[in-house]
Formats: sequence, C-alpha cells, structure tokens
Amino acid sequence: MISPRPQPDHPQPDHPESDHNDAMPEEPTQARRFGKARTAQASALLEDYAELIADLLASGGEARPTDIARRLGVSHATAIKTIARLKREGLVTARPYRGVFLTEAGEALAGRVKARHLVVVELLRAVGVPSEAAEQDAEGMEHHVSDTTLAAFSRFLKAR
Amino acid sequence: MISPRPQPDHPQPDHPESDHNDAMPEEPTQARRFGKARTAQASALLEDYAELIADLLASGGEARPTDIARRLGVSHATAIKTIARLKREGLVTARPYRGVFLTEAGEALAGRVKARHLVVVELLRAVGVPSEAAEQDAEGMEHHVSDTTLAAFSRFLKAR
DNA sequence: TCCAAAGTGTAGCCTTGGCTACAAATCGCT
DNA sequence: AGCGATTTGTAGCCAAGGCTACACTTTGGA
Ligand SMILES: [Mn+2]
Ligand SMILES: [Mn+2]
Ligand SMILES: [Mn+2]
Ligand SMILES: [Mn+2]
Repeated sequence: MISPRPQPDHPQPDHPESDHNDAMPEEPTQARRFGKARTAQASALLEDYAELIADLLASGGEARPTDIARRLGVSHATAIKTIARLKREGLVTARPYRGVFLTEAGEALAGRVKARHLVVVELLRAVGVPSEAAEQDAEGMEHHVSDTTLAAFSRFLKAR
Repeated sequence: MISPRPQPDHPQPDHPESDHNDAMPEEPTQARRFGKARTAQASALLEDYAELIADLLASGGEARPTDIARRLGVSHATAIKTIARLKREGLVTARPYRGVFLTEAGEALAGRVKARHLVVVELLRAVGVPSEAAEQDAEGMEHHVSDTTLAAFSRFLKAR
C-alpha cells in the first residue's frame, strides 16, 4: 500500500551521545535506513504508473495499456500485469478494452507524486544540474524523497 | 555489471523544437528516462553491498555474512545469496567461513559509491534537509545520481 | 460490410531479492 | 580436548517485474 501520510518521517536522532564520529552509523540505525529505502523502492513503480496515467488522461484523454507500455519502454504484457496490481491495490479501475482510470486514491497518489516530481526537478535545476540530467535523475530519485526532505526543498526554492 | 565510467551521462537534449511546453515529454524520451532509472535501480543493491563491505573492512577488519546481514536488516540467507551474486560479478572474493573481500573492481566501485554517498548527503544538508532525513533519503537517492548531477552537486557545494 | 491492423489478454519462462527451516562447520571457553 | 553457541551454507518457498509467443477482440478504412 501507499498511505497518503504515514507516520512522521524522521523521529528525532535518539542517540545524542555521538563520541566523535566519522565512524559508521550504529547497526540498528543503518538497518532501519536500508529497510526504509527498500520500502520506498517497493512503491516506486506504482507511483510512476499513477503519475503517468494521470498525465495521459489529462493531456490526451486516453490511458490505454499500449500507451502506458510505450511511455514506460516496457512490453504491453508487462504493463498489463502491473495494471492488474494497481487494480488489486485499489488505485485504478480498468475493464477489458476500455482503458485505465484512476480511483480517488489513485488520483490522490498521482497528485502528490506529480507535485513531488516537479519540486525535485526544480531543486536539481536550482543547484545547477542541467535540464536533461535533472529530468533523468529525478525520475529515480523522487521515490526516495521523504516529506521532510520535500519540505526542505520547497523552502530552499522559495527562499532562493 | 557496473562499469566504472559508462557512456556520457546525458547526450544533448536533441529536440530543440519545443513548441511551447508544459506538456508531456516525447514518448521515446520518456521511455529512455524510465529505462535508465530501471537500469540504475538494478545496480543499487550491489553498490550498497560494496560500500558496506568496504566500511566494515576499513573500520573493524572483518566483513562476515552475518555482519553484513545485520547491517542491512535482512536475513543472513539473503545476504549470502547476494554475496554469491557479487562474486559472480567479480566484485568480491569469499571462501566459506573466511569472510568477504573486495576485488580491484569491488574496491573501485566502493570508492566511487562512498564518495557519491557523501556528496549527496552534503548537498541535502546544504539545502536545508535535517541530518537524519538527509542520511535516510540519500541511501536511496544516491543510486540515481548521474555523474553529471554529481558534478553539479560538487560545484554547488564548493561555490557555496 | 468486412477484413486487416491495432490493441488486449493469457500463458509460460526467467532473474532478483526477500523469507523460513534445517543441517553442517567453526569458534571460543572451560 | 570437548562441547555449546555462533556462523555459515543449502533448500525450498514466494512475489515482483521483466520478457516472448500466441490467441482473441475491436476498430477503422476500402
Ligand atoms: Mn519516477
Ligand atoms: Mn516521476
Ligand atoms: Mn544506498
Ligand atoms: Mn550509501
């Protein structure tokens, strides 16, 4: 699942007794970080589908499996299987030969994801990353940007 | 595989005839972006292992499967299977009950990955992301930071 | 109208990266 | 030296996300 607003992103650092540092993080800390990164990765594909479907519906009007597949650069069979997963997760509805539509939850997800995508690209541009690199790298990075980090990005952009 | 320095990261934008924009990217462009993001993701795990093994060897001296597993927050069986893949890819050597060591290629990869990790964390901190969020999000974002973007990050940090 | 092209769906295959359960080897302490 | 705890390895399971091949709808143009 992808709940709209899960627990607080980053609880306080907890261990203020930092000897001197430069050393490795504590074992449980590191394990937690890797675990969260894995979790984030697990939602990445669904996020990209939701965003893409919203864009297709908004611009052209149609979000057919083939369109989606071509945009993502995968086979249509792959797209169809992922769409099945989106259905299972309650993010889209789709009847055979009838195209794909977003549910309430799907719309909400797409909105958040698109907004985040834009901010990430903007931030990259703002620190001097060339446009195409920014667009490219944002496509992967965005899925690992927490609410905390997103907020910091927005502040930075506004204050600049 | 993970070649040290693949093709140029971002060939020129190619299509300077941008009508007015705000619309979706061209289909082949978008497909290429998603494809590269998938490619980057495929190396992420190997990169994390290489970095972690290097850190363990540097600090304590030993990089045993159990240590690695605990640090990553996965079962030791999972770690052992991934170590087998690292061996296959020529990044580490490991003989039963003898710990894991990096090959030349593994060292090289670990070095690049660690350097990139540090720059990404620094950049995040520099734009106002709190430390723990920076550390957390960098763990996932780093794998999608191209050389072009990394260079921009470094310039930004130096110039600041 | 009807038939070929385009789109859709299904089946079957593969790899990766998780897991648990169990068996074997090694280590460390008395 | 021996034995229990730890570490390591193996087997077997699963889901996700790729793919190709093939069959079935639907659509649109002659
Ligand atoms: Mn994306
Ligand atoms: Mn995106
Ligand atoms: Mn990482
Ligand atoms: Mn890292």
